[in-house]
Amino acid sequence: MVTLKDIGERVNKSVTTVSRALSGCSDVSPDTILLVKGAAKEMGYVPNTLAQRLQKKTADTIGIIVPYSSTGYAEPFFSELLAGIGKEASEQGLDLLVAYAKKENELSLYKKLVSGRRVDGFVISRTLCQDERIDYLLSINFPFASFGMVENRQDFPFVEEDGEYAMTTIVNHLVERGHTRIACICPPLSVMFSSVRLRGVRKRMAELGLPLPDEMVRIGSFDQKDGHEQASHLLDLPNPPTAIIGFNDSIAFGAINAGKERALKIGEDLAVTGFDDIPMAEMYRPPLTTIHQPIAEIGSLVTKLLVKAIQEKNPKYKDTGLGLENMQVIMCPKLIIRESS
Amino acid sequence: MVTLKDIGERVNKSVTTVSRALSGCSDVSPDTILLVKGAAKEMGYVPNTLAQRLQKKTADTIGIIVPYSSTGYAEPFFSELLAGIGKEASEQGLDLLVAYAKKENELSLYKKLVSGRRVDGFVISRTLCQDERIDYLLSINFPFASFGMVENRQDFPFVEEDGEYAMTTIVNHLVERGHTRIACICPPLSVMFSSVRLRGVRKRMAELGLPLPDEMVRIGSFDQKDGHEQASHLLDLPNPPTAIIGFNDSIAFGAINAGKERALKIGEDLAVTGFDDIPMAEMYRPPLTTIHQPIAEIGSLVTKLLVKAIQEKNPKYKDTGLGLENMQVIMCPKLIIRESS
DNA sequence: CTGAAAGCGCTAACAC
DNA sequence: GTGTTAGCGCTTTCAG
Repeated sequence: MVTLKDIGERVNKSVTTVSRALSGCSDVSPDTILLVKGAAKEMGYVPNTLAQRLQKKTADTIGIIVPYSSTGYAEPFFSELLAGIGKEASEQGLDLLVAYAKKENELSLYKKLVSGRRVDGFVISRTLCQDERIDYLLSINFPFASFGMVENRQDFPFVEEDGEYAMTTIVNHLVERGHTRIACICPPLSVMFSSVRLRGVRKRMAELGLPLPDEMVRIGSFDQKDGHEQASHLLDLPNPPTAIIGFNDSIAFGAINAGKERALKIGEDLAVTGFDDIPMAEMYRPPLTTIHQPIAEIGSLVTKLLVKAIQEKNPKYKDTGLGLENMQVIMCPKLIIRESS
Repeated sequence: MVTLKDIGERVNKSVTTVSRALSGCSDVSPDTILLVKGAAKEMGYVPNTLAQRLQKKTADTIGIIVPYSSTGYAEPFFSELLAGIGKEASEQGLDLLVAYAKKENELSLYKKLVSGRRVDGFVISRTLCQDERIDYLLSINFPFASFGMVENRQDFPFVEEDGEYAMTTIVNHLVERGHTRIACICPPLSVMFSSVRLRGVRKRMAELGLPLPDEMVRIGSFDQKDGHEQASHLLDLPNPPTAIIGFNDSIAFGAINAGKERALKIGEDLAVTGFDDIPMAEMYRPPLTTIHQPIAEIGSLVTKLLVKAIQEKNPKYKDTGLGLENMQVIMCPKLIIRESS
C-alpha cells in the first residue's frame, strides 16, 4: 500500500510537495507536478480515505437508518427511496451508510452515529407528527433532510408531497365514479403522512357533503397483509363501502385481494386506490389506481438538500446564501387512474 | 467535541493512561479507571471512530454494491438481502456501506473502495458464471463472501442454494400435475443461478423422457415486465406450453398476467411457478407456487461468513482454524405449492 | 516554488 | 501503574 511518503522518497520531494502536486492546486512547479503524478500513477497510489477524513474532520458519508419490524424487512417503498439516495450520494462522492434498527433502538442509533462522527448528515423518512429524531438532530444542530414534514415545526430542509391535495383528487375521482360510501385504511396516525392524508379525505368529503363515519376509517399498519385484514373488516360490515382508499399501494393490494375473495369485481363493485405508485402497482391485477410519487427521484432530491445543509454548516461554503426557503420542496401529486377504480 | 486529551487534562493523566483506562484492558489502577471513566461519562466522551480506524488500519465497514439498470431500481430480492446483511452487520458492530452502480462501472467501483481502504470486505450477490468481481477480489486476496457460486473455481466463501435440485422438485411437481409441455423463462444465462437452474430443468426433463425444445426456453431479464413479454411469446406459440417455470418470482408474476390476459385459468389451464418466495408471492393472486429462499437469513449468513473471512486475514485471529470447507454453505431448497400450479 | 513542523485523535511499544 | 515517544496517512500553516 503506497503512501505519499513512498512516492516522496521515490522522487526526492517532501511529502508536502507531493500532496500539493497531487491535489492540483497551490503553487507547485509544472515539472514536479508531472513528475509526482507520473510516479503516483506508476506506483498505483491511491489516497487513504480514512486519513483524509480524519484530517478534514469530515466523514464524507451520509447515513440512513431504516426501521424494521419483525414483519416485513424491506418495504418496497424504502428500497426505491434507498436506490435514489444511493445514486445521488455516489454522484456527490459521498458514501452511504445504511443501518437497520428496530423502532425502539432507532434514536440511540442516531446518537451513536452522530457522536462517533461516522456520518455528516442523515436522510430521514416517514416522519412522525411528533418526531423525536428531528427534535434531536435539530437540538444539536446536526445536518439532515427529510422526506416528510412534522407537525409542530418546519425549520429544516424537507421534501413533501401535498397529501391533502392528493386525497382531494382521489375523492373527486371516486365520487365522479358514483361512490358515496368510501372507506380509508391508514397506517398509524402518529405517522405524519397518514394523518395528513386522512385529514385530506375528511376535508374533501365534508366539502362534498358526504359522511365519513368512524367505521369507515380503519387504522392498521403498512403492509399488504394488514391491508387485507382491514379491508376484510370493512367488507363484512352490514353496510360495506363501495370504495376503499388504501393509504399506500401495499395496503391497496391487500384490499383488492379481500374484495376478490368476496367475489367482488374490482373496479366495478368495489373501487380500490393506493398511494405511491410502486412498480408493482402497474403490474398488479387489476392495475392499481394510485398517486404517483417519483420515489427514487425524491430520494435523490432529499439527498441534494442534505448536501446543501451539510455545506451550509461548513464555514467554507457559508456564502451559498441558500435560505431554508430554498430547501423546502412541496411536490404536486398526480393521480394515475387504472382499472382498480 | 471531547477527546482523550481533554479528559486527560481534566484528571491529570496522560492520554495513554486515559486510553487504557477506557479500553478496560492493560494494567491500570482501579482508582484511575474509576476516575477516568467518571470524567469521560461526565464530559460525554465518545471515541472518534475515524481516528480509531486510521490507527487500527481497519474500516470496520463492509460493502455491498448493488447493480442497477435504467429499469427497476430496486428489485425486491435485493432489498430483502440488504436487510439481512444490514442487521447482521450492526450486530457485528460493522458499518454497512451501500453503493449503487451501473453494470459497466461496477468493477471500477470495487477497485475504488478497495484501494481507498473504505471497506474491509464485500458481500457479493447474483454471481455470474465467469465473474470478474470474484476474479479480481481473489487476485488481490481481498475478503469477500458471495451468495452464489461461479463456474470455474470455488476457493472462496459462499452460500448457495441447490438450484438443480430445486428445479427437479419443480419439474416433478408439474409433471405430477399432468404437464408435459413445460417452458422456462430465464434471466441471461451468464448469470450463474440462471444457467444452473436451466441445467436442472433440462436434466430432470431428460430423465423423465420429456422434450424441452428450444422454443420453450426464453431468455430475458429479471423483472415482471420482461416476464410478461416472454410469457406472451410462449402463449402465442402455435403449440403453447401448459406450464411456465419463471426463474424468479417477478418473472412468474408477469407470466401469470400474460396468462390471465389470454383468459387462461392460472393453476388449471396454465401452471406458473416462481423462485425466491418474496413476500409478494404469497399475496399475489393466485398465490404463487415457488421455491422458498430465506433471503434475509441468507444475507445474514453471508455476512457471517464474510466476517470470518476478514478475521482470517487478520493475524490476530489466524488460529480460528476455519478451513474454507466450513465457509461454504449449500442450502436445500424447499418447494412451496400454492394455487398457481 | 518547496520543505519543515504541527496536528487530526487514537493506540502501542517501550521505558521507568 | 503510568508516562514518553512514535506513528497511522494526510493536510495545512509558516518559513524560507
